[in-house]
Amino acid sequence: MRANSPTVEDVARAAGVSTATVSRALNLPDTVRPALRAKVLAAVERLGYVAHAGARALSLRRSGTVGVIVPTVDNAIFARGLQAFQQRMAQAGHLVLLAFSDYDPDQEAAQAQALLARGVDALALTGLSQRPALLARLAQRGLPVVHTGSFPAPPGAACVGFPNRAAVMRAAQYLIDIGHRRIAMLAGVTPHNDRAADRVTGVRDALAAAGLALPADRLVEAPYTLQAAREGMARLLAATTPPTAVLCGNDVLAFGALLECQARGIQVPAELSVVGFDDLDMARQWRPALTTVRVPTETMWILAADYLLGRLDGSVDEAVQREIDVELVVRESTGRPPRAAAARASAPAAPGSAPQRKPALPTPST
Amino acid sequence: MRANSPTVEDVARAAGVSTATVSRALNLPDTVRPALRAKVLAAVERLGYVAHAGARALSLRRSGTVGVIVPTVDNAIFARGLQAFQQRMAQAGHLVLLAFSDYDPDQEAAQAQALLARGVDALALTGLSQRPALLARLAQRGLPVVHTGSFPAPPGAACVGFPNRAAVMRAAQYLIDIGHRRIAMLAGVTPHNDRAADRVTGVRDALAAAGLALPADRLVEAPYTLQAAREGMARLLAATTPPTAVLCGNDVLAFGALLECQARGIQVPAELSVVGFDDLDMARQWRPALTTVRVPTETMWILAADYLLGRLDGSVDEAVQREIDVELVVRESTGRPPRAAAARASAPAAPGSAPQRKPALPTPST
DNA sequence: ACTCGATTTGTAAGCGTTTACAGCTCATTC
DNA sequence: GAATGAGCTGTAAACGCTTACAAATCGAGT
Repeated sequence: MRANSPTVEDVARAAGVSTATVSRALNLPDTVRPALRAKVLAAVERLGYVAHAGARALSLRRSGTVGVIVPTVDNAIFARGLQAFQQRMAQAGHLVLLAFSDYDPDQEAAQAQALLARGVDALALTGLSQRPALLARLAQRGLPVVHTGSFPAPPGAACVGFPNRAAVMRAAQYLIDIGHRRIAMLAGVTPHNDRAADRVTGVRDALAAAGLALPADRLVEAPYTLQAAREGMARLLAATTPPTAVLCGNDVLAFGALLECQARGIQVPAELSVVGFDDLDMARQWRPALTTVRVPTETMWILAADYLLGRLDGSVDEAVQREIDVELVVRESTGRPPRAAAARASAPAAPGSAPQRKPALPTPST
Repeated sequence: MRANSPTVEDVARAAGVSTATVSRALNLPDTVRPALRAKVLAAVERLGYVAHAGARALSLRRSGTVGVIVPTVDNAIFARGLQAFQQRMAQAGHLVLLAFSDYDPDQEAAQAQALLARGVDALALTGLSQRPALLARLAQRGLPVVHTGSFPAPPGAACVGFPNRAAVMRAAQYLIDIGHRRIAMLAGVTPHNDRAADRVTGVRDALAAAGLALPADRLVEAPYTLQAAREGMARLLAATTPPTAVLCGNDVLAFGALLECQARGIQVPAELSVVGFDDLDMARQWRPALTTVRVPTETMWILAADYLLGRLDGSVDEAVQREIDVELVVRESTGRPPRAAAARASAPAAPGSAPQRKPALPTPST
């Protein structure tokens, strides 16, 4: 492989100095006189010397490498986050070892183990659904770890994220406010996914607070693919009393829902409202533009990177839980329920507490 | 960091054996008697021992790590490829160090340098537009390298890809065959991107072969974003004699083009045909479903991984250039040019060599 | 010119693994 | 029962880098 890579010794010989001086010229340039430093750097350049990372890690007791595990990068939300994270880390001189969990805690644990063995200095994880055994091992090792996309995290854990339940409740409340009563949810797969589960809880709780229910035939879980989303949407539409609005676990599911509507000739939002979650690029461009919850993914991952960097350079010395703001972005895919549906909507269980006023429709934003 | 991680010495002491035996029990289990092996493994388990990767890399002279540089992961085509690559490597016991070039050869060289310094055993790159200095350094170090997405590569280089020019020529020829004469290209940014450049060449050559030209106002370059694509498309449509068909540098550009058409009320394919490149998931789901060139990305990256693994385990000992098949997938976004346009289409320069027959429209596939 | 202190440089000891080599054990054979 | 050799195990030497400590050098003050 690195068959004949020059070593620090080769450089020292070539520059006529000791290995210590070479190392210092490279790592603490100020501590070596300019004349010598120049000779060393010239030799380095001439030989194409690059310090052996393994030896360096061995000596320094850190690898200059951080690990990140995301479920997949097929979903643009993780792709963007991962990219932002990598760039922040690269900028700070750290390389990123990448692994995927595929939404499976066992695979996640296995990958994390591999990253650990490879000596990552820190680790970024997605969500909170890790195997306890994994978290225990990480804690035991004292490895800086951050969880992204969820907030809050259990005591002692660090996270950068937002409360998924509350975020989706806001979206649900908006649908309720504009008059929807038959609201369905096209959710992600909830087992082993705290975020997907919290979003379902959010819908359920918001509906319950308005005296509404989320019966079994108004809740479908689907993997995050367009095809699965369309099939899930088809199931929701097949209910005896179909919903007038569908909250989706993320934008991919929402796009699938919109495609299914398009295929069936269902007008959105005239006949049916659709809400997404994430605010991917495509959400703004789609026609009808998607009403969704905007998540500042790049910011989130950059903050996660900053936290880890802080732990690494000692400027941060305890777990921090950071909440980032998400907001509902109302666009064109939502509107008042159709007349007929509104007419035969069952009255809320607690009429007094759920006023029937129909607020003015918010104007679509960009 | 790894404050109190147990070392091989700790394990040896705990198991009452030498460090050599511990190492052997872990790496060459067959060479140590079952009784001892069990004691060692028990100690390993009890202490939670994990070999220090740096020390291992130092001793073994390889890191168990491979690098990959893609332009971005924002484009689903790279996201999928990267994921397939990582999974294949993980399966083979190698971890993946990730870096992005952002379509910039300087950044690519810098990132590659960082990966090199981190001691990757092999490197996967995108395309052929690397800085010569970088390629020289890689060659000098004897690092196994593979280029993906392009074919062929210069002599001595390894690649897994396809001829972009020929692939796009097939698509252009299809448009010509069904009667289009005013064909435009919405290209990617060609400087520093051999694939984007080859695709432009492909269109130009196919048109030239049919006696058609690609005037300046029928060629627009745009970054791979929906927004930029829409703006580029707007420019193409603003030409004095607008095109009847637009070939796009990739599917993202094609989606942008379709969105712009939708915004302007232009019927696709009745008034305008649009062709993409890559065949993302969304291409099949979109309405009208996108005619595009299917690239088996996962396969491509897995083959690239396999090549590198072959170099690493010695089963392959020279650069291999591998061509993968791409095919035109005709769906709903293309059709015959509108009557009016066909009528006033300028006759081909070489009428004899470019027969005017209009072949039957291929039926849309999945 | 000489001393002293500050700065720069060199020597050598780790850092945690793997593995060549030597030494040991133990079953087998004469 | 001793010799033989196969199979295990242990000792110690790398692997390439950083850095504590010691040594050398330099500049300035007397």
